[in-house]
Amino acid sequence: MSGTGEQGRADAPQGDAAPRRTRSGGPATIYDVADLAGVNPSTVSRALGKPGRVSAKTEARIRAAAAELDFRMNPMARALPTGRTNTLGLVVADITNPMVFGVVRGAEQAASQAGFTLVIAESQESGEAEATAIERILPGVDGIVLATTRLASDRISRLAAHKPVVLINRAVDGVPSVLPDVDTGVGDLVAHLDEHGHRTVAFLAGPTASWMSERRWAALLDAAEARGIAIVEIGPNPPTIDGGRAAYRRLRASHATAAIAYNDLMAIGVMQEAAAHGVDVPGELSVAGFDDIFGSELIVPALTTVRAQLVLAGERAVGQLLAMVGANGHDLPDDLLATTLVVRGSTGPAASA
Amino acid sequence: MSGTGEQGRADAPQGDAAPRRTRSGGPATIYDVADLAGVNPSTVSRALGKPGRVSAKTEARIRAAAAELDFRMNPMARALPTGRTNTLGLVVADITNPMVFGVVRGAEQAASQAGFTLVIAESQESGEAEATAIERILPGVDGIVLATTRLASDRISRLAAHKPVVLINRAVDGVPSVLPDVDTGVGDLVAHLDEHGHRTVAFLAGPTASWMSERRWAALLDAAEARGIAIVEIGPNPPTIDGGRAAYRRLRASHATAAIAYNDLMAIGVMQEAAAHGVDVPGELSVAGFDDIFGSELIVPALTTVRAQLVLAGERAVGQLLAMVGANGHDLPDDLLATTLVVRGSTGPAASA
DNA sequence: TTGTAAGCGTTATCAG
DNA sequence: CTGATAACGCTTACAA
Repeated sequence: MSGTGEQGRADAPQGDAAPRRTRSGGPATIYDVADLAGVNPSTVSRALGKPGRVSAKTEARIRAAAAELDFRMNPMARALPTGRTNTLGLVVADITNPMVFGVVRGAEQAASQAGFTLVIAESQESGEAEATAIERILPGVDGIVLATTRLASDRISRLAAHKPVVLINRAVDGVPSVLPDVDTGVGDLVAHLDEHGHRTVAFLAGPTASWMSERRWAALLDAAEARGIAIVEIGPNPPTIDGGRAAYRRLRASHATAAIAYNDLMAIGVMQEAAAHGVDVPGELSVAGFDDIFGSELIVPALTTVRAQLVLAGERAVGQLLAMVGANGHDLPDDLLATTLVVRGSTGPAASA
Repeated sequence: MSGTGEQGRADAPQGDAAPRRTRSGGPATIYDVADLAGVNPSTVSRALGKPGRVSAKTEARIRAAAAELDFRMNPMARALPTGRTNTLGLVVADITNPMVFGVVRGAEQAASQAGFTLVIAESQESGEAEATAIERILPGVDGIVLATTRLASDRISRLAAHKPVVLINRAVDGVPSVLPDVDTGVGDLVAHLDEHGHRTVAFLAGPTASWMSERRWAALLDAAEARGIAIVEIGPNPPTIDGGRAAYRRLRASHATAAIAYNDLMAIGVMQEAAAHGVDVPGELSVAGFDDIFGSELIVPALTTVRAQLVLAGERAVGQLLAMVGANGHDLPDDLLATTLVVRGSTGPAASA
């Protein structure tokens, strides 16, 4: 006999069809199946692993036995010899940020479709917490998707040297990533504002550690300069509704006629604060955001925003990862994800100064 | 030498401080640590497992060696002899439903705080897909939280006979669950409507398989009857914005002056459709929902709703689970989660018929 | 095609 | 307090 393994709560009646005659009372193993089928355990392993490695007759017998015993392979036991866990990790900064929903859904779908399990960890917008979370899930996964990382580039590189890593909305040398075509959306947005007579706009930046905030700002700067529009950066700010509200005063002080927030959450905060101050949007102030999250078209006026393909991003990221761990055959497009300007009610003609 | 284990991508320079002198080039094992510390592997296991099972001196030596080798315990290897994976599963119907965000966050926090990993699976509102998802993650977890299950009670019972299971928003005999105090919130809501002169209200039900929809309807029926208010149930409907929109026509046909939707998403759908038909809310129709999701106070008019404590629900559910797998000492309160009526702009005086 | 046996990294029993 | 050693359930050369 061995050590522990007291997982056999074989009290409750089995209910359906699971006659259970396993050695230890616990879940059936390939040994039990092998006994029942009259073959060697290794044959069971082969039959249930890759098809065709065993004769049709025996395979049928084995499958029947497995079904009768309600056998399911123990993933931990399988992971030990192979080193592959069939599990992927997804790390996000804030799981209640609607922006991540799409990513999570896309990732979960792609993963489960490939027979992989997805473990998710939240970093609460803190680099340290993120490092800890990664540390914790790392040994149990075959690869990791970092969706909104606040980690320094060198830490990411170091991580990527050990395990397959795919980044979303973040570029680090030598590490594969899924990125949106920021320039197009931003170009359209700035053109839209320009056409409506805005000559001075403000960008409400996100957190310092947000690569994407940098990137959006850079694109904005290019586009604004090209059109001779004055632009200022206000921030950094927390990428939340409250972050947007808190930045409102500085925004107004800048006398910008249009505000572009790092994300929709912040844009919503700005709009709420404007409403609280009796400032009409878009009459006295135009507001735009990024991502097009759930809620952006609910608010009044509905938010003009640069839509990102979040579900696709999640899908592609795990697709990449699966390819890196050698788990699929798909060809992965590596082009940037298209970005679209969605014009709604929160932007309009510049207030006459 | 053994079979596979080609996880050693020992090319990229180690970066920081990880002098790596492991046997196989791969991650360090307790054997490597034992070698370096000059002790037996079993001693390393003891030292790193529970404290105090080994002399202070050797423990220090072992910890130093472990640190130098950048050793982290392989959870798979550990799970094999113990049968415990230190992983919990969370199954949700629809991960993009804002209602689940809170649950996921609460669950993730409670889990990671206890050193557990959370794997999440989505069932896409389908009982079969849910069964498959559970099947897939089951062998790798110590217990499961079913957050918005569409499974039949007997399947849940059968599941619970094998692994610890905790339900959220669903009661099944013999299976622990985290439930809200529906009656209080519903009572307040109906009183609120009554005070505003509503004599006939409609309930827009959720999916057939939703226990919570049943439960809310039952509470509504009680409260309405007690006040002599006429009430009708319309449905079943998909628990989404579109589900709410689709139910709009039948709602109006009922001539109810107030609509109570199974959840906020549906309520939002109703409001959107009302707006599309030029029907004023709450002037011509009062609308209320359940949960108080993100977005409910963004929409105009803001939604009156019965708020649920979703984060707390997630926390309690994994708290329960941890207790069941013997992983903590907390005392778990098992009272119902308080529910609060949040009155906002979407409800008002009944339209004079 | 199938059986044999070694090994994956850790824990736990049993001596010493 | 610590060292051997046998599991845990599965995969995979290697033989037969």
